[in-house]
Amino acid sequence: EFGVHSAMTYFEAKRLCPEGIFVKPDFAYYEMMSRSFFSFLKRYSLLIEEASIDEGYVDMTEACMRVASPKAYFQKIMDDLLKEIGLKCSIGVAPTKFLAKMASDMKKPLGLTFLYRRSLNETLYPLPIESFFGIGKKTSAKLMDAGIVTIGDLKKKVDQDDAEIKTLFGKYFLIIKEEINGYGDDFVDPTPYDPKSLGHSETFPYDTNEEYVIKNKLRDLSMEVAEGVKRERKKGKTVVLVIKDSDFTNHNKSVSLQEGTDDGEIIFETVSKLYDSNYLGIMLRLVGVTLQNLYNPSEETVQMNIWNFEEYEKMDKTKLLVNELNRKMKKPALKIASEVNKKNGNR
DNA sequence: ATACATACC
DNA sequence: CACTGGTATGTAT
Repeated sequence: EFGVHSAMTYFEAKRLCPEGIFVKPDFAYYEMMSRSFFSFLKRYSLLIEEASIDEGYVDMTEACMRVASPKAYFQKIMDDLLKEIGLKCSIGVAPTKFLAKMASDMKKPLGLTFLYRRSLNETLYPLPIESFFGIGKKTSAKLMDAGIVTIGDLKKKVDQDDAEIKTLFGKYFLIIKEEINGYGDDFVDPTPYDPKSLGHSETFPYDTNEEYVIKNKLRDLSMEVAEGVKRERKKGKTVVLVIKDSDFTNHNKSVSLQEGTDDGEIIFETVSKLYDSNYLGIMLRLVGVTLQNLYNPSEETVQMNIWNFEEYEKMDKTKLLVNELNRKMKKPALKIASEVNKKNGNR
């Protein structure tokens, strides 16, 4: 009625509909509902991959073999989720995660879509290129310039190993070639979320170059980042100062520490120096602090010295061998099998 | 190691 | 001209 839609900022929506009721976001509530949602899914399969706060991939191979009508079964799951938890969802069923994601986006909300390899000509290939999961605004604009309008157009080019398309996609090319033909990644990875970076940023109410305003914000953000990594029981080696200037241009300055940290003071002092030496006096719209290269301190490889020699003698021989190899390779290339349990962790 | 671009929710 | 905040990953240097 007023032209307000999803993904619109508060300010735009307020301008279009000043009398609207505006509700503050409540991330803790979303996380609570997210946990309910994933617990609900566990009834149907234990093989679940949390793709985001409100999306997941579930391997339903077994469940489907048990039931007479998979369609009715999935419909009941959707109905039950609404009845019991009060959440509306859409379900896509397909032989790969990519096709399932594409299927789930075809009808929503409360849509149930099955996608079959044999019918991709009629279902997937007519869709506009920008609906391809993984191809965003920038890439679809480039593809449109090359005359590629639909997913089917892209399939044709990709199957011909078109040189232009190959360079555009880089190392994604082969993945896209598989996905677009209905093959590729069909393994649901249930390992828990394991962040590799963690940060916070905030837009100022007005652009500012006042040092005390900016430093105060950097201090607060640094403390929040420190809290976050401590909650994850991690440390991080690289501190990043994120800024957006008054032209909406983003800049990053980062520095890697000798030792990983989870200490707010150290993070603040580090971004503070980065700010002093790069942006002093410049009008800023946003500042942010991010900690990258997160790792579990317990898995830190130890450089042997005379002080830990005695402990070293007592340690498990296999662990020592792994640690030694990793130290020599300057990165944790190997792990004890029992410690390999976190998604995307160093393997 | 650093800087930046792109994509997603 | 322009949406924000958070994270992942690829490319270039």
